[in-house]
Amino acid sequence: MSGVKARNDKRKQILAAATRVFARKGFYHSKVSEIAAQAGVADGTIYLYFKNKDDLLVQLFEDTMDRILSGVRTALDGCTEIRQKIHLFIAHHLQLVQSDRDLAEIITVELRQSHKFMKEYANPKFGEYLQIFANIVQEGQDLGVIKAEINARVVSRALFGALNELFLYWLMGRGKFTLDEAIRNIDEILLGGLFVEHTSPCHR
Amino acid sequence: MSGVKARNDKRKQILAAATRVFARKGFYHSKVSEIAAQAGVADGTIYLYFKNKDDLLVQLFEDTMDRILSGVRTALDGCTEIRQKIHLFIAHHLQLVQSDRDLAEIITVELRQSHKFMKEYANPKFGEYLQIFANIVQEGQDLGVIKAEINARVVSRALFGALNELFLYWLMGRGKFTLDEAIRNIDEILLGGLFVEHTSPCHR
Amino acid sequence: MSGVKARNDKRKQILAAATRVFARKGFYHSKVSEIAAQAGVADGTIYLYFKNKDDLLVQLFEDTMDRILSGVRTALDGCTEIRQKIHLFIAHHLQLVQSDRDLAEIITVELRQSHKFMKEYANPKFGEYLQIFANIVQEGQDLGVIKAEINARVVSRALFGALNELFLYWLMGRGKFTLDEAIRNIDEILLGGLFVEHTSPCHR
Amino acid sequence: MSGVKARNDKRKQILAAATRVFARKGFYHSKVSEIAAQAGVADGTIYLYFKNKDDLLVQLFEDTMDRILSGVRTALDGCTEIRQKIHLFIAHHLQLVQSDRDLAEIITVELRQSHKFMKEYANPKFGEYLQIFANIVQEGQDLGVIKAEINARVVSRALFGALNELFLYWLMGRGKFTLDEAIRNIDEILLGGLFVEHTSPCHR
DNA sequence: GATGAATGAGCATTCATTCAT
DNA sequence: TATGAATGAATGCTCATTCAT
Repeated sequence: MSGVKARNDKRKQILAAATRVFARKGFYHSKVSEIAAQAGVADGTIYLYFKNKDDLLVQLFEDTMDRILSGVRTALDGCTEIRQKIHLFIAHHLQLVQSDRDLAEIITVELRQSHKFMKEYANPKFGEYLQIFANIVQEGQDLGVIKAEINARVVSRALFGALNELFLYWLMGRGKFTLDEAIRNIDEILLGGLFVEHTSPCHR
Repeated sequence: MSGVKARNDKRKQILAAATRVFARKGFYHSKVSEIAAQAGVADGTIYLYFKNKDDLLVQLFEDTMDRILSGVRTALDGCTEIRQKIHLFIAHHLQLVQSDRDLAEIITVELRQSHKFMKEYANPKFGEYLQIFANIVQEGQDLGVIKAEINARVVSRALFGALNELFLYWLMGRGKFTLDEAIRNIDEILLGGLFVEHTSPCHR
Repeated sequence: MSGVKARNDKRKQILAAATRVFARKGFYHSKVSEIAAQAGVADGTIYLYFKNKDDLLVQLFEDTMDRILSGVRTALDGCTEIRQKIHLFIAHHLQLVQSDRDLAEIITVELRQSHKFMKEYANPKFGEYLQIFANIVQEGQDLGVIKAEINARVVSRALFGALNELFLYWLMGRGKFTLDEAIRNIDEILLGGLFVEHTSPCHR
Repeated sequence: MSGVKARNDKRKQILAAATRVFARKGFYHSKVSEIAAQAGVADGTIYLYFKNKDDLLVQLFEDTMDRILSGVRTALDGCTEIRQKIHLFIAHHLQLVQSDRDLAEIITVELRQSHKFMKEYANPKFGEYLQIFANIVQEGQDLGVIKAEINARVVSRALFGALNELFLYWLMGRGKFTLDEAIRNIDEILLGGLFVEHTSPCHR
């Protein structure tokens, strides 16, 4: 048992080191030897736990998605109101990236680097994550609360892109706004659109 | 005159080749010699027009932004209605990326790769592009058409992220939707939010 | 222990290969890959022991100077007579360059190539070597054996230049003389000048 | 006629530029394009006057040697006394290198760089230069003024090496002596050796 | 399992030289 | 003659990966 635990510890150590290094230097400018040094292991040791440098990024991503998935499920647990669910999903996402910047930067920026990931890597866990939001939307549509003409998958993608970009902007310190303000804005738009008045039947 | 023209032609040739190669292989997996071969010039010739490989990406981006900026300005020219302006901006963006996939992929994916670009490269033209949308929102707020509590910069960033992500999704062929459908969805949400009913005074 | 020894062995192997290659082709025409091949190691291995190609030359020089310094000190050890010391210094120098032509050629010719060496590299060990001769001259002056109007540093530089040039001439096979003959000539001149008669008081 | 003159002017311009650049950067770090720029001509123009970069150094050297040879011959012209001739030769050499440092640096340092020069280039004019000194020594021997056991060629080589090294030392600013002091020291030694007393017959 | 010395494929960049104008 | 844009061969160095210990 302790062997398995020790193995897991070392794997975590390496992933933690990789997170730090990838976030600071970017995937292509990170050296395996630097990750090894940061993790306090020999270069060769990394290859006992990971197939190669790419695998380090894949596993980093999958581990993270696991945590994110269980986190968002817990957050949504017990919530029944659709509007509330949507708010929680958004808030959870931004709190998440805020709580671990290194990790967030990798998910947001570095992951797009390797063609392995964007073109060859199917990325089922990311799909699962988006599906959670899509399911909320679908549920809302089934309940008649959300407009039927909305495509749930399109909206979840769009939402993810919006949140991601906002985080990136905030991360670079160029966006002069808080993530709380970002949440409020996104909530507001999803709730009632951009405009003050709308051509709803009640107006006539 | 022909010297200047020839010079410009060769520069364009190289940028076109770089676009193709970067889009297919990704920046870090693209070899300068392959770009040179594609452009029909010698390796060394590239360095007569560009400082280095990175510069190729920067100039590619700047050239493209110039075209995008003038394109969107032309598209918006003569349009006065705020809702219409917003629609045009969105439609223009998606038509643009649709019309040149290689270019779009670079702008969307590859540009985020180099730390040079994301961390050190200030990227004023991209800011200008977003500012166009932010200005429309601001104008709408001044006219009282758009909600005052919306932060124009946050919304323009979020919109860009949403459009970008949708394009990426569509590009990978995994999104089973057309870009037209994407436009409709985004329009719809911005116009009236996600929900069928809203807590507008008229309903009670 | 064996690790340290192995490390030292490999370093020596590489330096020996570098000596051979530099001597035959000259520093600027020597390829790192050729040195690696001669040393029976991979190209990259060289960079585990040396910072870069220049460093190879610097360390080659410093290692050699260490050996030369201890050699000449040993040779002079126990010798008290000034004339004898001077003779030993000269003889030692020429025997040295004669015993390892490759090394001698590098010290003599190649070292002057890189501006790093001539302009930026302070070269303290070479100074130490010359100082040994300067000290002998100084000692002779203190004892009243050597002319007081002689500048010890000027003479040691001049002597070094003379010996060096003679070696070079001999090396190229154009000088039709032996190094022994060279020693005799230099000795003779230092001892009593070029001329048969001198304006010494005893002549009148 | 003017064509020939113009041609000669441009050739001189280029050689002057090469002198400056070679002296400052060293032969291998000098770029043909920089020499062209300094000379105010196009890169290609250099190849109308010189076979290649090496040829630039060869011709630079040969032109210089021509001037040096006629200079030293003029200096010695009319002088009959052997001791005086030797003094003049030495003084002329050091005045020469002092008067044009760039040129002197090339002759002294850069010329040794290219294996072309040291190993393949016979360098007859340099031999001629040394021969002038050797002839003086020979003449002295024939007159019975200079020791018969001296090898004239060895001595002239040695003298050249000594003067060269002194100049180099002085050039680098590390030798805290004037070239005049250097001349006095060399003169003194050649005249009467290093030592105060010698085992000349008169002493017993 | 762990190490880290050794490997060697891979590649951006330089620059002497050419040649069409 | 003169130009200078174009060439493309040449090479130092990096770093992911391996494997003997």
